[in-house]
Amino acid sequence: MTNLTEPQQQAVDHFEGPLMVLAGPGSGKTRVITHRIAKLLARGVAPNSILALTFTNKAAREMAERVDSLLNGVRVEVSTFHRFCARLLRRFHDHVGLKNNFTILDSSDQVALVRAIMKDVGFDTTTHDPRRILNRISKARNDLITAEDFRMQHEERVGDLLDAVVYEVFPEYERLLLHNNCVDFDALLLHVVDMLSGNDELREYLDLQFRFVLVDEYQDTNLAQYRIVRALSQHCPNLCATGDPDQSIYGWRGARPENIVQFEQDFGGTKIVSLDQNFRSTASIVRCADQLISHNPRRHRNALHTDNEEGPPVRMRVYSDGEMEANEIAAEIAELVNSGKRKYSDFAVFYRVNALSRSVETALSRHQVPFQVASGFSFYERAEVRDLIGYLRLIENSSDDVAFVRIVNRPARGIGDKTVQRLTEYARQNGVSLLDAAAKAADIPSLTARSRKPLKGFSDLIHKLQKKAESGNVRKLLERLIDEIDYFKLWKDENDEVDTDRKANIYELLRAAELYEDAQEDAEHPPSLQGFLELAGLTSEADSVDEHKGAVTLMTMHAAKGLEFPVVFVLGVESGLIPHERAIRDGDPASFQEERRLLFVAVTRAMEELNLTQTRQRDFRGVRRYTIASPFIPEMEMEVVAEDDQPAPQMRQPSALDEFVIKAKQRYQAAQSVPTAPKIMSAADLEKKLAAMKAGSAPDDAAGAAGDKGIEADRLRPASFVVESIGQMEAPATSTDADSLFAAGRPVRHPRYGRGVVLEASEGGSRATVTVLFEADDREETFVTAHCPLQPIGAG
DNA sequence: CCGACTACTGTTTTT
DNA sequence: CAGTAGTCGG
Repeated sequence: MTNLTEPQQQAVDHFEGPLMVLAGPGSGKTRVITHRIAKLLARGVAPNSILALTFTNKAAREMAERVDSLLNGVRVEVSTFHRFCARLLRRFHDHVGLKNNFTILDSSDQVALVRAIMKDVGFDTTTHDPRRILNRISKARNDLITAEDFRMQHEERVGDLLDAVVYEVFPEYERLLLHNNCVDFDALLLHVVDMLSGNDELREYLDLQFRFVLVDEYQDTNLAQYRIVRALSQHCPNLCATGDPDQSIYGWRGARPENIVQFEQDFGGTKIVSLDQNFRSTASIVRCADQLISHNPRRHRNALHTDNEEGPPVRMRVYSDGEMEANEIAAEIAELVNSGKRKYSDFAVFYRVNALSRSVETALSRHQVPFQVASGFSFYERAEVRDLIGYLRLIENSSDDVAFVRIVNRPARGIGDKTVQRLTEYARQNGVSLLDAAAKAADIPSLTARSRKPLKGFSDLIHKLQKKAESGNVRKLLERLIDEIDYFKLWKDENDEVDTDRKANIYELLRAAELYEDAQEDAEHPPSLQGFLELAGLTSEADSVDEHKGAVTLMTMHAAKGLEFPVVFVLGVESGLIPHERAIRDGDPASFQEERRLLFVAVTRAMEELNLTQTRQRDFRGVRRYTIASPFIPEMEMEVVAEDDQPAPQMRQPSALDEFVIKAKQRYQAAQSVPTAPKIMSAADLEKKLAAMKAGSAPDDAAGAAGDKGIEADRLRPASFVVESIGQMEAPATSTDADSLFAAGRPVRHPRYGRGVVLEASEGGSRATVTVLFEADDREETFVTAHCPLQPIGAG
């Protein structure tokens, strides 16, 4: 395609004033953006007054490259939101109370910090998962709810048990971040929002500097990002947003697709261009995708269409289990490549959850097929890498107590928990950082005699390395560091796979430092420790995916957005996976629809061939369970093939499911309006309540369990309602419950599967698992074994 | 204070 | 199943 279509051309030609490009999948969006930038430049707009914002580094890089190839040598600022904010904060740090050398916390540091605060305030970190606390905090912050806002809101009505913890932890978390001269991902954005809203002079300065702002994947912006973009487009409202509400898949992390509507309201006279012609996929794939997404209620989008050829039909294949599924896929890829029909890089395998990648990896290795995994676990998150990064962070930012705690005893140098505790106490009383406190170890009476020397030694080491760091040569600094702490010695076993692996990672880190320095050579900023840390903190594994690497690509459906491959496999199209169990359980139709969009995104990555797969049984957390086909399957026109010798399964009719969603919605809304008590529980009350619940039933199943147990339901917001679930039953949790309520042979009822009989009930710790035989309504001759929330019926 | 062992719990998705 | 928080003996 060399010529632009009419609507594409319109978007490119639009000059000043707000522009919204609604771009369906494969409609040439990136091309429009890059051409538009080129056109702006041709019109005499200075390159440095253009700012393009993306969500991922990969998208940023790609866009920059394409602009560069269109007009070689021209540098336009293309950056991710987070990186852009980091850079602004370096320049204007004093507006928000940071120092210029602030460091970026990674996600496990965030958890560590929350955990530390919880312990400090007196919450038990085993009854409340710090990650969930952090999640809530993050959610609130995404909506620009400050710690004070949160507290005020919760003076007025009771949240659930977690909120009571958040209530205490949230303010402290923010305070400590600032105190440590640290930011987390959210804070990066929030500080910029504060900065721009609190200082109109600065806002206007930046507004005028970035006269033309482009935002990609606009449907994924959260409130903070929206505010930033808007603040930069007041005086010069030349904002161009591209997005697709049908590809909004980040609601869970605060994305607001409604920002699209908001945009039109906030900016008068917005020009709207809609791109609906798909240039990527065959007609059968486009049709399939359109059928799927048309099941979502939509407001202002046209149907997708294409002039491409029909292509082979979309296929759904059914395998007996996950192993077979992975093996057959691997075998097919191997065969198509060996016969010369395809190359490895033509293929991509998508899945809903990272856990599913393993079976495919194993199978591909067995068939000697090269592959790359865009895993959720980033290189920079491996323990050994994070240790070294922790050192670097402390070297750069002496106040980074989180980093200090992480590395002070790694490798072990005789500084245990107790010592760190005493040190923290001292540091707090004297208002100094842990590193400063360590330097003064000799003068701290509470310390034991034998902990003083290693502490002093540690602080001396850091100071020494800080001097070394001034040169800006990160690789040399790293080498010196590794040498000083004799880091390789920790993993010296040549025969141990883990050890060699870790060593390799360390070498890779050294290599990354080298690459960074090379890349910085001709950039405007010289290489620095700060720059390297920023790179490490804001880079994810998905960024390293290279479509032309000559390998099959494995990734989650989320990570797949924005990419395209000739042949796509989508694994595990099963109820509970896609839609994910949690999306079903929370009963909110919005979550269910987001799952549908997610599948839509996955499906529209395929250019020529699309294969969906499903199994009859799948192993999950060590348990083999029967599956149920995804309710999305009957929504699409495709060929269903059973690859084992069983008959193809019958698909559930969507109408029945829709009814379920409607009912769920009603129940969900009913749950929202449950009256709540006026006061938040105190920490002491909370612990009491918890103890009571531990003895009676599990805390999170507030509605059903609490009601049954006579716990005042009005003090707890019912957390979950089950539409259908094939997950494990997580409540009631004591052996008494499991034994008496779910004794073998006991008749039970499930909201969807109807009557069944208990096969066995087992409990371990706070978990009870009940296995029930149901006569499933949609598979007449098969029995489905399900673990699910149940209501005992009849007498015991 | 350290390391080895046990018990328990559960990531859906990510900048 | 697998990763880890927590416990216990040295």
